Amino acid sequence: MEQRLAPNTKLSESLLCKTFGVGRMRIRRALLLLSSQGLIELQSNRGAYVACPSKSDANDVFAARMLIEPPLVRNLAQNPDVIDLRVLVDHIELEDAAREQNERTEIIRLSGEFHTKLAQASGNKFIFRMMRELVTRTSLIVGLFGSSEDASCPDHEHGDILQAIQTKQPQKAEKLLISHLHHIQSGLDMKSRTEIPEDLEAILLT
Amino acid sequence: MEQRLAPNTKLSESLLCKTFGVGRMRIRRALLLLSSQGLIELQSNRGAYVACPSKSDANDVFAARMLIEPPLVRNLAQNPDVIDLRVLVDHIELEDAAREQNERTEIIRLSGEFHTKLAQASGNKFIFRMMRELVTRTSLIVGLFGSSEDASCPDHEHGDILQAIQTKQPQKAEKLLISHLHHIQSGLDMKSRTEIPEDLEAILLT
DNA sequence: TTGACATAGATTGTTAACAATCGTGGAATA
DNA sequence: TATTCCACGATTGTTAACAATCTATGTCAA
Repeated sequence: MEQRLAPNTKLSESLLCKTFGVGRMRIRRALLLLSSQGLIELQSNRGAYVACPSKSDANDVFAARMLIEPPLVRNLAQNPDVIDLRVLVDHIELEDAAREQNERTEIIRLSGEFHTKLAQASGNKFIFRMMRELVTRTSLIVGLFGSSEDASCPDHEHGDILQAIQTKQPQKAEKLLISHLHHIQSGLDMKSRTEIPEDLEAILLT
Repeated sequence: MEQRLAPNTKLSESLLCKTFGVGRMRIRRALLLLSSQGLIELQSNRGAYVACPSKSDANDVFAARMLIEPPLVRNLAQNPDVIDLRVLVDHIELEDAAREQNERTEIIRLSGEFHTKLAQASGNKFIFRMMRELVTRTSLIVGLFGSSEDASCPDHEHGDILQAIQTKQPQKAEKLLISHLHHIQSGLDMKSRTEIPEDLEAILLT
């Protein structure tokens, strides 16, 4: 979620056991769950590797988000009274604070979390779950194909969307979100630069 | 998926081991995955139970489907050339055949599978996965709240939707699908009749 | 020098025994 | 008779040893 682990990084059981001070069973459970969410890939007798989405995967993820998020945001803006906007307002503040202090991983995490919280605000458990999966996948994709600059830092766009929701402007909110997603997607260059996995243990312990 | 296991049925590890002739590890892996999909619930130190969706869950599932499926079908109908309609056509035939021979579990399974295949036809891996989860959940819900009659047997509605797609009528297809979902949902009476779990082992082996 | 092969080490997959927890039934008491 | 407590059995959770598989290194031959 924070793009600290590069795709194709091997996650060996023994290392994870040592790092987290946990038995192998726990690790294997966790790996199985992560693989069921598509964040890692379990290769038989070879181990677990951080998922490396293809270009086709990337397109599919954005297509799926384009299908779900616009009507979702529209619905939110249609009756913003019943939902808890406070969480979202607070979140925007957190994002701003992280941006000011230039905390890269924090910015990335919060940037994705905004969309998750948007889905959570709908009050629909399943939409929330779906969104969470799509957002984490998006994070992987941006880490892989993203232009290293501010691709994941859409500045004030999140705030604008929230404002449109608060002021009951469904169409504007939907439009803003669509262009926001397009922004993110067009920021990708689709040249799968296979970055070399790094030290690891230190990364995990951060 | 075939509604052969009633909600709240306990799935004990030892029984599953004996029934399928498999070690406990495999069973536990399977149970963990099923729980991650929300089909069963893992209670700590108590075991696995077939999920028992609440009314709120039921509403959420249908709301999520209402959000996703209409635009999905619309997209399919907009350019039905690029997709493989043959699979869907064959499927309708299977449904008809099962209905003729009155094979209850088969009808239920195929009835859900139609929607899954609709999502598969989109070619989008993630939409397919989301749809599959929603459909299986719907199956549980219909089994719980469904009027025991033909709630899950919408007769020719699937065929109509497919035809609208084939003849490039996006709006009609979308409209048909919406009313189809409403049909299913309105067929529920929302009185959580907690049916008593049955013999089990025999059911599993079928 | 390169290629194939074999062996050794490391890693994952599986099994079985052990520990911990929970539900049930019975006994004792009010 | 009803209720509480204790103990037993059953079931789940965990651990550790074992088996199977893969990767890598080194040797031998062409």
